[in-house]
Amino acid sequence: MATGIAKKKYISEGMFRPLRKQRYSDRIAELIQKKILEENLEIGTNLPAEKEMAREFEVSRSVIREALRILEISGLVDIRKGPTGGIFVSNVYHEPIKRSLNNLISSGDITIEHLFEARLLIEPRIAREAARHARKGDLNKIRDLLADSAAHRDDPFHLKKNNLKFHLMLAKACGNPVLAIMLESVIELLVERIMDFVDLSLERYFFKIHQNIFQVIVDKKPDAAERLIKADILNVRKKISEFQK
Amino acid sequence: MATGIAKKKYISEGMFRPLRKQRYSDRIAELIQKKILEENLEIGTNLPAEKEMAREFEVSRSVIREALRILEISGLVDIRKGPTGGIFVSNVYHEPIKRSLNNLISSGDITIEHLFEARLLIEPRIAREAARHARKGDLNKIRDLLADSAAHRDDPFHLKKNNLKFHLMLAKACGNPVLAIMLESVIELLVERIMDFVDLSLERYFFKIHQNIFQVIVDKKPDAAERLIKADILNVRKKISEFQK
DNA sequence: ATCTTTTATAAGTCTGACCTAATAACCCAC
DNA sequence: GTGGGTTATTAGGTCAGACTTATAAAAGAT
Repeated sequence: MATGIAKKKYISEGMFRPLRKQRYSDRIAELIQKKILEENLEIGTNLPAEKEMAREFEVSRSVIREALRILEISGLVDIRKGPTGGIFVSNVYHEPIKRSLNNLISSGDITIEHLFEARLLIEPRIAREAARHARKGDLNKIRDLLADSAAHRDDPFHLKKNNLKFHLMLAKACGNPVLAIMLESVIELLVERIMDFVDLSLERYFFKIHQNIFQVIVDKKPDAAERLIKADILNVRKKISEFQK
Repeated sequence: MATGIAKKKYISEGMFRPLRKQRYSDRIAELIQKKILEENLEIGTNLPAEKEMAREFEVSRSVIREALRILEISGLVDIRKGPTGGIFVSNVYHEPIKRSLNNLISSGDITIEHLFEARLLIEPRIAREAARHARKGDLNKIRDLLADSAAHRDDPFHLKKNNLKFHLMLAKACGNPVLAIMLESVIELLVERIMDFVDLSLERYFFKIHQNIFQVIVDKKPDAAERLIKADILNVRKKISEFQK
């Protein structure tokens, strides 16, 4: 705040980047990331091994390894040991978000209720958008999923897993990856936190509802889709709170 | 899918965690993270140095360093060199989210428009909630910010920075950190992407609007807050698209 | 054919040395 | 005293190379 004689103070604090000397590991992580993203490398593509990267970049293996920790935690690569092992392109963009939200839970800053609130805001909109302009391919995938659920209507675990998948696939079908990634994170967190019990009849009930929701989406009825999803979520929330009593 | 004689197939794929042998670096990162989050260590707290951690955990420095890369990229610690340097508790939970979304942009999967859409969904709700139950402390901070803007109404950079801050502080005031963290990520990304020009009169105009928004929030008028914020965002979007022509 | 053992591979870990940036303290000139 | 230029110290950053461990596939035994 002490600026002395300030006549044309066009430069104020925070207008420039830190520009601190970056570590090799940071810069190399960035380079590899660029390679993956800008060349749109397919998931599963095998990148050079640690040793080779070290040779190519002309740095020590430690630097490469630190860079790999960064990329791994960012959900960009997947690393496996042994023969057939190596460094593979991944990309689970929602993992870091999940982790961040999880941290907030650990530190007691957010509650399950906050997650539900977020979900109640985002998911109805997603259902609406899906009903408006979901692509054929996405719809077919959901159709297959529901068919699979029908075929496994006696396996509570399978049904439960598919019911979760339904919401995730709906998110992907909405056309806005930003909303999709956010919703995925929230839903997966909710599931991890509260879904450690299984009830066949309940899962069958949800499955039934999902069929209805799918139908109105296929029929391009945004309002109905929004309403049904909202009811579905509220329903889950109610069931949870009952269960936790 | 080959299950052989399946009678009571209660266990289906994906019901158990991978349980792969974790690296030391992963486990240590987790331990440090737990320490930070569960003990609610204050931001800025100085953790033991690399060498000391290596001694305490009885692993090599490389392991500690890899763990630190993980924590750093997760926004949990901040590392500085030199004397007065060391490892400090941070926590910028929205950084990883920003990075993830940024990755999606790099890979061409999302556009600025997707970000605006997300913002248009989340921020009006945030304004509404802020109007309903923002705490005195948060409101006072915003009031101070606006006062600061008024005091620097001739400095376009300062004004611009404060106008951004207004939205971020509003997010914090809404009472739901999940929505706050998501909105912060989206807004900061938008700003980085599109706000590389400065126009004093425009910033003054936004400042004026922010004053109005703040007023209706103080007056606890959720509907008005929601409406005004929405208009503000649409306004920004329009200005942007005009500028890019 | 099926099970077990070997073996090759690539990541994981360790050691201990040395390099470098950032700061504080010191010193000297003015 | 004030300013500016050493110098020392501190703690992270990098390196090299040896060694360990997990894993899958190939070779061998039943």
